[in-house]
Amino acid sequence: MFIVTAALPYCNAKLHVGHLRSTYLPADIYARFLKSKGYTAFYVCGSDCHGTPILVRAIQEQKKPEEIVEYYHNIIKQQLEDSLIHFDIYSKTFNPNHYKMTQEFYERIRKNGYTYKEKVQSLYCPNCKMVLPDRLVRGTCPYCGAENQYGDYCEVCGRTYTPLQLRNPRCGICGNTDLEIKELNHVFFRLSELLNPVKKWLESAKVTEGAKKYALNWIKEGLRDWDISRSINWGVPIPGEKNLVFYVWFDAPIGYITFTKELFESLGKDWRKIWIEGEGYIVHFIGKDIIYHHLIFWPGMLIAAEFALPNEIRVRGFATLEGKKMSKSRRWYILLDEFFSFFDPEYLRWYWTTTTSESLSDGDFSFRTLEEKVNNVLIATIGNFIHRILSLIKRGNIRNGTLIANAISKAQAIINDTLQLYHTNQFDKAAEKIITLAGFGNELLGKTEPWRNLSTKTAHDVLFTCFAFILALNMLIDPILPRSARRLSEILQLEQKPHLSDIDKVFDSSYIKVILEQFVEQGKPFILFRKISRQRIQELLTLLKRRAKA
RNA sequence: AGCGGGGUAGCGCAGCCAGGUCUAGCGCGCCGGGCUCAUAACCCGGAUGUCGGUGGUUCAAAUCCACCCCCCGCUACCA
Repeated sequence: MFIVTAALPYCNAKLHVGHLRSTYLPADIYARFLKSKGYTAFYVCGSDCHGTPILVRAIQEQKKPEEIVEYYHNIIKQQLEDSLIHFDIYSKTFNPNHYKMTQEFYERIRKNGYTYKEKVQSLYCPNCKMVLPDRLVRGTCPYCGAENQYGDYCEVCGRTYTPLQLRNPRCGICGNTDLEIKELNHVFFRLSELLNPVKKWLESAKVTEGAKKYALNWIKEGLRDWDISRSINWGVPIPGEKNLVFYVWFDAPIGYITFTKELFESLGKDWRKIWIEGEGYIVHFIGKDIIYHHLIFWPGMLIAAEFALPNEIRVRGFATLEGKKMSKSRRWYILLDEFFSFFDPEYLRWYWTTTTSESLSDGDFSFRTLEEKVNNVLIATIGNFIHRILSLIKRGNIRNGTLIANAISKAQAIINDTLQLYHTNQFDKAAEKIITLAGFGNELLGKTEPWRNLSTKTAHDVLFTCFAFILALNMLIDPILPRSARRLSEILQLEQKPHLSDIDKVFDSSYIKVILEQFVEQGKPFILFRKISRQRIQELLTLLKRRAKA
């Protein structure tokens, strides 16, 4: 049984096109592939609702954090749905089930002796009545003297320090310079003691190549204990501690467990089988920004709590937009809903699938390439192949034929490769193979030219064989283009979308014949994909550039 | 500064870990021809590269080693 997760979206902003690339899309493709292959698989996700950024935003907008979370949770959920991301559950961490799960998880690691308390000095802003997290203190770097730096890290010289070392500290929210020092109890997680088991797991785990090196290198110098508490009034309360909540990075990944539990309870299944007894196969999809959390902290937490460890962690890089880094402050980005108001979500899915490999490298989103990938590859090769075959079949009233043996064996090889590539998370290469299959069909047509005389045996055999290719394509494109796959099966008059578990039937003549006859009787060729117009691209691009300049 | 990733035709990439099958492939674009069933789509053919630089190992290097240059990213309380 597979549990596929995608990193939890942080609930204080809308998602942009890049979010799909690194995380939600690959996980979706993988989950859809597994299900289509006949495996039991669940795609689990939800909003990450805690942490200081949400609290700060609430303060700035004079709202409650609950309101911010509610607002963005609904938006993000909708955005992902519109991206044709199909979760088996999309929940959120601001949720009694999650509070309970996090606290129970904590109890387990506490009982196992992996926590301790220690006093920590922090800056307090009397004006905001708030203990300030490091990132909410601004001041002068104690080393290089650069002004307006964070409380923990200088962007100019790259050195780290504590907020108490910072010169002329001021509150990052209200600017107050009259800060007090408070000594407070914090809860620490003995991560340092977990160095060896974490390392051992990491070395053997199935993790994206670069990410593993990255994490192993990072722990080479050992691990420090981890402060898992914060003195703010937004988050999961720590049992037995007054005025302390869990640091968001402690509670967020536990969301994977909470959400599995919520889903499983609705299905009458036991979540413990997966997360405690280790009978499932857990795959996390994440962006490269949270490698440490998922490859080090999270396994450490799981080991300390005696929970099951993930089996695979798949990491992908970020997206740039027309060659430039996306940035909120520079207003250079495209939100998912903005893209969808211009173009079909499947075009974005196709774009990222064909341009993204499983690696830490970033990828660019460019409209020129989008046009190319959609118009000249997806449509010209696959869409056009399907359309011309169906048109010829309809016109020639082709109802049967014989499969061309050597063409079939070649197609079978391509299909096997595609399945293998899906399985190993190489979706870009899987898409390439799918293109190859359609290309091979086109080649066959070019050589045999069945349109010259549709009543010949060759014409019948070629079209019969190509029709089998279309059935295969219908199954193969489904994980990437689920909506088009559905539409294609409707065109073919199939009662339901075919599954990859039935892929062998595709080359069974009697099976093909039934579907072919059905199609010739009742179906008609239909344009599956519409081309992207250059004018629409221009319009959206103009919009983005105008916003960036404003 | 340290660490990670990367530098291969106009653009995007594969190959490198297990050196020869690479007189370096693929997609898009480009040029020429064909076809007309098809969404001006499709088929066939072609051109374009000192594989970041220098040196080394080897019978043989895009692939291994050393040094250097350039780009991107990260560096535990920002998710």
